[in-house]
This record gives sequence, structure tokens and C-alpha cells, in this order.
Amino acid sequence: MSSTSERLVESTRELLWERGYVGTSPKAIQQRSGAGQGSMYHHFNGKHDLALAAIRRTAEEMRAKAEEQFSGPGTVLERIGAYLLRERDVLKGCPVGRLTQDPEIVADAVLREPVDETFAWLRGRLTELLEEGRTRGELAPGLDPAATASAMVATLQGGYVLARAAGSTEPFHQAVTGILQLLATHSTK
Amino acid sequence: MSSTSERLVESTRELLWERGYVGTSPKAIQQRSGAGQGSMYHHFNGKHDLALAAIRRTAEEMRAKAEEQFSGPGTVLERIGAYLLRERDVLKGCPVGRLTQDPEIVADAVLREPVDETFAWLRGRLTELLEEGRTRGELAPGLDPAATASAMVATLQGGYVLARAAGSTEPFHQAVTGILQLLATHSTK
DNA sequence: GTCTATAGCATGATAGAC
DNA sequence: GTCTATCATGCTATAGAC
Repeated sequence: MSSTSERLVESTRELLWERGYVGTSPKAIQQRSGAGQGSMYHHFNGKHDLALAAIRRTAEEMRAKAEEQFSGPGTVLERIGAYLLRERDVLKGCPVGRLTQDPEIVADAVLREPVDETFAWLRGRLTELLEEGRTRGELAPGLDPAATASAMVATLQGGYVLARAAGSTEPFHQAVTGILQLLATHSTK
Repeated sequence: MSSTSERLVESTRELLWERGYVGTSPKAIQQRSGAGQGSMYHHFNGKHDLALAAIRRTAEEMRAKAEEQFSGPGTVLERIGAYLLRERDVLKGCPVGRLTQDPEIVADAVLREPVDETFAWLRGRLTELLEEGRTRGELAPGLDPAATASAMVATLQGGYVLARAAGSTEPFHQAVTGILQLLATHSTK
């Protein structure tokens, strides 16, 4: 199952992660995938079309990976901790969050849609988990689920920014540790 | 005081903010600044040189703006609140954090240095403030200053990401509210 | 499906006149 | 200091042969 079309999408996914939409050329995609010019334009209408397929797949994959931790075993706090502390390629950054810095993606409703949807889902899912924690008596009632959920997703995304600025994973881990410590304060266990 | 050199740097700052290093061409800089090709290459050695001047100025400006709130009046919590809630052009994102998504900036030690320095300073300065809060008895001793400081800077940076993904400032404000509420838990006042 | 050829324009920079 | 001319290369896509 390593069709040309498949290799084109995978190469585009890698390049979007590494260089963004503006920084990725059709030529680079062709070279990385081993597909020729004619081949690429046979399977896809162009850079935009290919990027859309790549972004949709990356977004879907990210949601699936997160749901693994969210629906795993343990208390709400343990599941959130498992998600935040999951192994990540920190210096590469988030393949979805990265796209929000691309002017041509943000300006294009079609390309932005899967990015928007992913973070909306992520914030919503974490809000649900925090509400579940409160209902179960694991978390203090004073906690604001929606605001806390957004702060956690933002901490992850910003942690990548700090790590890439420093050329080190250290600030990422500090940030994640920080938000988890603050959250732990609200644990009733 | 609107010399050609000055206008070139200012135009580069704007374009780096809007489109990043990879997405900014010398031609675009010339057009925005109103300077000709020869003029640009007379004042600067090229795109790299111009970008360095622009990034250094943006970084300096960002530190100065933050220090306004940090050294302002009020308790530590109030000053941190003033910083986090300061008016910002949320949908434009952070002009410094944005650069961490640029492959050619992260790969270039010279261009990355001012970005690195800015966030190192910001995290350090917030760590100091939180330590001061503990010393003064304004904040609970259980708080981890370094981790909390990193989480706060990350929340801001990630807040921009979420806002740009959503095309709305709402997630940014949720995230900032969330981290402030968590921090307020540790207030002893 | 894949190939090569070609197009029109942009990139990033240099050269040398004024 | 600023201008125009020029350069080799790259971008994104289309055309049409195989």
C-alpha cells in the first residue's frame, strides 16, 4: 500500500510539519516522494489540494492519539497527566499548531478548517474530562473546566514554541510540569 | 527620522510578523518600504542581515513592553495579571514567538539568538516575580516559581495559536483566564 | 499513470551607471 | 545613495507525447 498518491500525501505531511505551507514547494514534494511532476499533477490538482489531504490526515491522527490517553484507564487527573506527559517530538513542534503561523493557511477557510476543528475538539474533550472529574468528586468544584482546558492546550502549544526558541526540550517540560502542579492543587484525593 | 534604512527595518519587522522569514522576499520589503533594490542592498547585505536587525528590534521592544507591567504598581499577582491581560493584537500572534516556526530561523544560530534570549529573559523575570511573591507572603510556599513562570509564558504563546486556529480571540482569553484562576488559588490574600 | 517540454513570473543577489 | 540592467535559479502550473 505504498502507492504514489500515498507517498505524495506522506511527503507533504512531513514538509508541512518541517517548513509550513509557504515554505513547501511542489518540487520539494516531488523529490521527497520520488514522484515526477506529471505524476503529482495527475493525482492532485496542485499544492493546495495536496496540502488539504495532508492536513486532514494529520489532524485526524492527532485527535486519535489524544483520545487514546483520554479514554485510557485511571482517574481524570491521571488521564490528563498521561496526555500532557506523553512522549513527543518536542523540538519538531506540533504538526497542527504549526499551521496557525502560516499566513496562507489562516487566510484560507478550507485549509484552516481542519486546524480549527482539531483544537475545538481538543478543548471540548478536555473540558468534558474536567467536568467528569468534578462530578466524580476528584476535582474541586471551584475549577473552571472550559478555561482550564484551554489553558492546558495552550500550555502544550506554547511549550513547543519555548522549546524551539531555546533549542532545548527543557522549557516545554517546565511548562507542562507547571500546569500539572497548578491543576494538582485542585485534586481532592 | 524616517530614513530609508529605518523604513526598511520597519517594513521587514511587519513582514516577518505577518509572513515569517521564509515567506518574506526582498522584493516585498522593497515595495512596502518604498525603497528600491539598489537602496536596500546599499544599506544591508541582504535578507539575512535585514532580518537580523528587524528581529533584534522586535525582541527588544517586546522585553521593554513586558517590563512596563512587571515593574508597575501593585502586588505580584496584580502585576502578573496586568501583563497577561494587557491589550494585545491576539489574532496577529506574537511577533517573536512566530519566528520559532520558521525553519530557517531555528536552523540559524544568529537569527535564533534574540528569540532565545527574549523567552529566557521572560521566563526568568516571571520566576523572579513569583519568588518575590512568595517572599512577601503573597503567594503560597508550595508554588514552583520556575515551572509556573514557564507555564504562564507558554499559555500566552499557545493562546495565540488557539486564537489563530479559531479565527477568534475567545480561546486566547479562555486560556489566560484559566492560568490566572489556577494561580489565584495560591494567593494568600 | 508517468514523462518531458514549456510557460510566465518570482527569488535573491550582483554590476555598474548616475 | 539610488537607479536600472542582468543573472541563474526556483516556483507553480499546463500541454501533450508516450
